[in-house]
Parts: sequence; C-alpha cells; structure tokens
Amino acid sequence: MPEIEKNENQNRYNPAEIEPRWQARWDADPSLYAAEPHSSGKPKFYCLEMLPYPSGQLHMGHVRNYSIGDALARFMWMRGYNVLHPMGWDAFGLPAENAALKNNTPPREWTLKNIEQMKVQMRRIGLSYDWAGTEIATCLPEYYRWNQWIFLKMVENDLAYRKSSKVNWCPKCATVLANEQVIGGCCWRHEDTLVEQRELEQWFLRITKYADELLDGLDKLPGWPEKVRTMQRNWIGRSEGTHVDFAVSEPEGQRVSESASQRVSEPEGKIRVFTTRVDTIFGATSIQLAPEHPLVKQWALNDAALQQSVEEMIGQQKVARETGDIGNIEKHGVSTGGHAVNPFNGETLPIWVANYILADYGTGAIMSVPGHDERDFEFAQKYGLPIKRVVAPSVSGTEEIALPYTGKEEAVLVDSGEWTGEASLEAQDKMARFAEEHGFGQKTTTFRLKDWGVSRQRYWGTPIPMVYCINGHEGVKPQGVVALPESALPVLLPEKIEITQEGGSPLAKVPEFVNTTCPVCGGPARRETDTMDTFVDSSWYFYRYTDARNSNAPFDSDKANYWFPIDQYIGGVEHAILHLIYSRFWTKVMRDLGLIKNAEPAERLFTQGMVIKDGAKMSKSKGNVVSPDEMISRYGADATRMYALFAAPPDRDLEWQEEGVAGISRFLARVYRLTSKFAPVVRELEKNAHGDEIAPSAFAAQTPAGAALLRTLHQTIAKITEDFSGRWHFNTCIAAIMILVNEISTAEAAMDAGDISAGTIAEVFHKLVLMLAPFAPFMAAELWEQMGGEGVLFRQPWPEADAELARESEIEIPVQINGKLANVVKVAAESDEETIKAAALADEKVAARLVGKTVVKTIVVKGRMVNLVVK
RNA sequence: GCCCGGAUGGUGAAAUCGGCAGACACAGCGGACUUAAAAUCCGCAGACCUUAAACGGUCGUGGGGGUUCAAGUCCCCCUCCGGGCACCA
Repeated sequence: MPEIEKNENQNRYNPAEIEPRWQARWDADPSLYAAEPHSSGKPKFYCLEMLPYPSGQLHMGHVRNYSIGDALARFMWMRGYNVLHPMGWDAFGLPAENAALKNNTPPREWTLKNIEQMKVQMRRIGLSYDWAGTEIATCLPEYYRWNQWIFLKMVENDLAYRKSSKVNWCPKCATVLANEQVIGGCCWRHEDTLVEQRELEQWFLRITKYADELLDGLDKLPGWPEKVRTMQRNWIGRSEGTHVDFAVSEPEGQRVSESASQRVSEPEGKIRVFTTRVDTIFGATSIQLAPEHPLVKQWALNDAALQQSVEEMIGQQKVARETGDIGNIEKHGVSTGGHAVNPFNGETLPIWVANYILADYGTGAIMSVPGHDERDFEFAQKYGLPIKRVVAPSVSGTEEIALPYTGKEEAVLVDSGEWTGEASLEAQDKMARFAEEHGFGQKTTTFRLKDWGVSRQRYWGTPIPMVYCINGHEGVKPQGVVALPESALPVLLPEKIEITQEGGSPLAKVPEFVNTTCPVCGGPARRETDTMDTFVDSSWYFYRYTDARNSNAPFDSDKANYWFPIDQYIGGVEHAILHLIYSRFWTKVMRDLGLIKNAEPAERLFTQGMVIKDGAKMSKSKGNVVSPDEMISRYGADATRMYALFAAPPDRDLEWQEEGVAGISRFLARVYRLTSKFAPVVRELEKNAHGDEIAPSAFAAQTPAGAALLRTLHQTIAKITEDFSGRWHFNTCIAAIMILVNEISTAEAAMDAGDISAGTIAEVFHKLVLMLAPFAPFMAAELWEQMGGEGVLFRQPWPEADAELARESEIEIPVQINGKLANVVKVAAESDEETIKAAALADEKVAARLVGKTVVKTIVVKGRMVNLVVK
C-alpha cells in the first residue's frame, strides 16, 4: 500500500476558529435543518424542547435541555428519519412590563431585542433548529390572533365562560393567578409573596369538563415519567363518593330560605353533603358546614355570636392557607342550633360550623362520622359529640378495634339497620343506590381540579376578543358580553401605552383600545381589557410549528396530523402541573373542534435534571450563575454542550464544574489532533472508493492490533446506538467514545508503523466522527470535511455495529471461592461450562487456595463467572 | 401524615438481567519532555492492616436484619437529603 502523507502540522484544536466558521456556513443555508415534505417516505420524528421565555440571557438549564434535544435530533436524522426540530419564544409575560417600567423601553421592543440576543446565543451553540420554517414568537399578532380564534371557538362551545369568584391575587404581579400558579400559598414567580383571595369577574376555561379524560389518559402515557403522572393525578384529585341530602330544621328564629341552598343546587330545605364513605352514615353524629357555606352565612345574619365565630374561622382558614399550614390548624367549631335528619335512619343530628371544612371542596358540608374518620374523631372528642361504631373489621370477629377505625377493604357494617353485616365496599354501592331510588342522594365524583382562570390584569398578553355592549340589544343586556366575529381578529395590542405600577388592567387606560362598537348592534361597546394567561400561548405552540407561516388558520390539520403526537418532548419538571396539564387539555379541545386527531400532545416526555453549582440551584441572589457565553468563549460550544451531557445522566441534577469542561476540551483536542493527522489517509481511500462505503471491515481486520481497534469501535457503536433508543445515558456514551479514543491513541504508534491497515484506520476515524456528530457537531463537521467526507455530516447514515467484529475472542472470568474473588482466568469467549470450570480449577492461585478443602458445589455462569463452594 | 426520587472513593459518576464495586472523567501525586513554566505524554491512585519493598490479608456502595453459592442491585425495618401532595370529607 502506498505511503500516504499524514497531516502532522495542522492539528491544533482551535474551537474559536472552527466554530464561527461552521456556524456561518450553517446559517447561510436556511434549509439545512428543515423538515422534509410528508411525501418523503421516511418515518417522521417530532423532537421538541420546551420553548424559552426570552429573558435575553440563555442559562445553563437551557444549554442542557437543548443539548439533549439536539443530540437526539441529529441522531434521528442520521438514522434516516424526517425530523421536525423547531424553536420559538414564549414571549408574552410580566418581565417585559417590569423592564418597561425600569428602563422605559416598550415591552415589544424589549422582547424582540432579547429574542435576537438569545437566538445569537443558540446559534453559537450550534443547535439544529429550523428557524426559517418554524420560529414563532407568541407576542406577535401572527401568533396570538390564533389564541383569540381558539378562544372564540371555546366561547361558542361553552368551554370559556365568565363568572365572579374568589380568585388568587398576587400583589407583586398585580394580577390574578390560576390555581396551578399558586405554589404553597405563594406566587409561582414570587416565591416569597403570599397570594391573596379576591372576589373578581373572570374568564374561565372549562378544563373540568375533561377532568376524567385528563386523568384516565395518564394511564395511556407510558412514555411519561411516573412522577409527572402522579403529580397530575394528585392535582386532578378525582374522588368517587356519594351526595346525600339531609332535611334541615332551622334554629330558633331562623328560616331556611331558597337563596341559602344555591351552592350545589340542592333541594330547598336540605343540606347536601359529599362523602366517600356512605357506608358509615349510621355513625354520623353531626353535620359540619364550612364557615363560608351559604346556609351559615344566612343564619349568621340573625345571630351575632355565630357571625363572629364564623368570621374568626374564615380568618383562621385564610391564615392557614397562606402559610401553607392548612392541615395543621387546630379544629374549632360552633353549634348553629339547627338540626338535620339522617335520611337513612331518621336520626336528628346537630348542625355545626367547623374551621376544618373547606367551602370549595365537595359541597362544603360533611356528615361527621367520628367513629370512622380521624378528623371527625378529633373534633368530636374536643366538643363531646357522640362517637358511634358502625363498621368493624371482619377478620377480627367480635374483637374490638380502637376507634377511629378507618379500614374498609376488610370491614363489615354493624348497627346499621338493614345493612348490618354487609361488607363496607358493597354497602357503599347498595346504599348509594338506595339513596338514589328514594331521591335523597346519588353517586358523584368530585374533583380537586378547578376551571382554569385565564384573565390577567396585565398589558403584555393576548387581548381577550370580547366586548361589552353598553346599551345592550336583543338577547344581550346592557353591559352584556358579546363575542367578536372571526373577521375582527386579531384584536391588536395597542403599541402606545403607559405602563405604571398601579393595579388594574393597563389596557383599561387606553381609550382608543377600550372604546369600540358592538359587532351585533353597532352601538357603543367597550372591550374586555384583561389579557390571557401566558400559559394559553404555550398550550398549543407546538401545533403552530407544523405550519408556522399559515395566515389563514392556526395550522393545517393535515400537517399537524402528520407530525403529531410529538415523539419526544424534553423540558423541566417544574411544568408538570402547569404547562403540561394545560397543553393536554388544549389538545383535547382542539381534537373536539376537529382540528387534530390525537388525544394527547406527546408520546414521550423527558424531564431533565437541574443544573446546580456549589450544591445549589443557580441564581443571581446566590451569585453562583455560570454564563454559557463565558464557557463557550473559554472552551468552545462543543466542549460546553458535551460537558452538559457528560457530567451526569440527563434526568439527574448536574453539578457544574468548570474543570470538567476543561477536561472535555482536552479530550476534544486529542480527538482533533489524531483525526486531523490521519485525515489524509481516510481521504485518499475515500477517493478510491467511488462513493461505496469505504473500508469494509472484514478486509481491514488483518493484524491483531487492527482487530482490537475494530472490536472497540464496533462495541462503541453498539453501545451508543442502543443508548439513544431510550436510556439516554449520554454520559456513558461519551465515556465509551473516550475509551475508543484512548485506544486509538495507544495504537497511534502502530498506525504510524503500518501495523494497522489504512482501511482500518479509515474506518475507525470515519465512524468515530459520525458518532461525535450529535455531541460535538462543530468539530465533527470540521473533521468530516478534512477527511474528504461529502454532503452534510448530519445526514450521513449512522454507523452499523458489526456484531462479528465486536465479539471478544478471549474473555476474563473471575473465579470466586465461597463468593470471594480468588483470581481471574482467561478462556475462549465461547467456552462451555465444563471448559470454564476446568480452567478455573487449573489456575495455580485457585489451586493453591483449594489445598486441603473439598469443593462441594460449583456454580458456573457461562461467559460470566465461576464460584467454587468449598468446605 | 401520604406518594415519588436519591444516598457508591477527595469530586462528578459507572456497574442496563443477582455475577470482578469504583468504568470514564475531574482534582491530586510521581515521572518524561523543557533552562524553566505552560501545554502534552507516561504512570499511581477506595480505606485499613502487614511489609524495607513487594507478596499478601481485612473491611468497604447511608444504618440494621434477611434471602442467595453470590446482593450497590431482591425482601423487611430505620436514618438523612430532595421533590410533590396534604383537614380533599
């Protein structure tokens, strides 16, 4: 074989030179990462990472998130998939308004500038997004008009409605928050700011209509982390039980009026309770009402003492709720003097008000069964209410078990009239049916999930496309709500606006915006001045990506149906019950509107761990923030992103250590030097191969050194290929590549000396570079070109592992004596158990240890180990 | 209180199916190269005991018990850390 001149000089790794050069080349080709038409015949793969809020500064959490997605997208391209890899901006939100206040910059300008800045950072990292085809910014009318469009569809379908209710108010945001945005009694953006309760008129989305489907659907999402599914299950909080109506006899001098029983549309003169244990109803010894129960409110009007107690209890609940201490407050209660009749046995029970009853769960009223409920027990003890046993464990027979006894699986009813002797679970069913037949109750399901309040008293969000007709007209009262027609969209956010710190909707102070005409009667009208929660924007953005430039519809259904569901969604777990539940809801709504066919947005979800520094989450206040820009200018983008994948498995928290990045950078320099040096060898062969796959391995494997190198190569390919298919332990993938490179490095002298064929050298470097492509795209592209590779590296076929070449001919077998390692023996890889056993016994060290002992048992695991049990 | 994670060398971690614990790195130490340093390359490296050194031995995956020829891995109990839920009737 002719001597090929190697490249000994030009092999210093200089990412500062390589990376900008390649970035410029990639940026110059907007179709580089574009998805192909559906007719391409390739299987599709929708790879999605959560879109960022354009704060202006990319942080390490982003780098990690996007490095994972980028590696996967590039890998899937190389595996021959048609990949959609989009990116956009979650561009509405309060920080823009705060910045406007601080710097006197309009929110739009501030946001767009930040987007440009962050895009520059993302490009520096070499992320493979189809900017030209997919990029969206949710703050632009081209996008948010479709929020308005879908909102109108929701109004039409009774999925959006307006009502007055108690809502969460963050004084710092000066706006309302959804339940999901209240974390431990505080605002999700201001962790130390307590959320207040205010009574306001708000727009709500009827997410509860889908409560059952949202819950049941979780079982059909095996590709989602169990943790996220559990959190959503808890959040939805489905609870199967029974409503029972108790007839009320009012306290002295009180009347049960019609208006008192509006809460859960209970029949007049009745209190409706919700219970999951209707089987214990014979043990009810009182009725407990929430302090905010309408009946209590009414009775308190004529009873100053009651009024005062109730106010105290409401106060206690408020404090407890705000401090997150609800659950531990001391139980207080007071008798109302009223009575209720247990419809099952005609017993008369006193009606109390108690601070441990919540008005917004169930019916705000319970039957208190102290014998079989811990809370009721505690309360009854404190106030001397009777405690009755009506359920006993069947297994213990007559043996008395201390009250409260809350078991139900093995429980049997006692002292319960005609149901005595029934098993608890069956009794629940039969008693509910009995109540239903007699018209005083029915089976019910209660949810913790509440409708999604989407009104925000802020400027920088999507205007809600509704108006209030001032004079009213047929079918609409004065000041009544009127939906705008589709043709009136988009309702544009006014550009000229003064942002102040005062509360209230900023849009209300813009007369040009507020004053309009009623689309139905043409009379004067005022616009809704609240804007939509920004979680609306992110609830469906991934559909828009499939058809981002469509100006006639939110997207083309055929396109969405081709790409959906998302094959892999990657993001932080902090959105487990915010974005991830809203977007599941939105998907179901759009499905019912006929826009899409899929019931769930994403087939698989991956939640990556946090990036931490010095043991704590990076934050400005802790001063432990590491800037991606700084890392990139010091070590290069390849080293930075590769470290983010190497330092920990992606699902775990990652401790950022700069020395580690330096280590990766050294590793890359070694790869670069070696590959660059032998690139001419590869190029030469490539030229002669005429496009055929170069260096068929069988031909190349002619020396032991070459064979060993090829063995490691193919083992590495097998490992990485397998890992990409699900486990995603990129840290061990990169470790495997390091082992390969170490081996190449060791073989350098042999390669120089011609002990390893040019074909082998070519194959090794060729495939090494292909494997580096998802992790270090800049350097891989550079080396690919140096090796004479043609076409785009990221569209080259991923190397196939050759099992034959990967196979070890000889393996080491540990020999244990009584489970302790005695020595390691070498045997042929295919050796059967007898051969291995013989080799073990023949080993000198092993033999020496066996002197004077008897082998009573030998365990041989083929290809694994030998254990000699001796006496 | 309930439900999920997690705990492995000085550090980040590996061990995918019950089969050599610590792969691969970082930091460290020793050496080569250099006038010197940096860079690079080579080597050592869990703890303890024994030893002049080596050989050798013991212990070791948060703690305690168990199953097994064999346990980081399976079972039971407990501690600590992180996260979620929490008078949800």
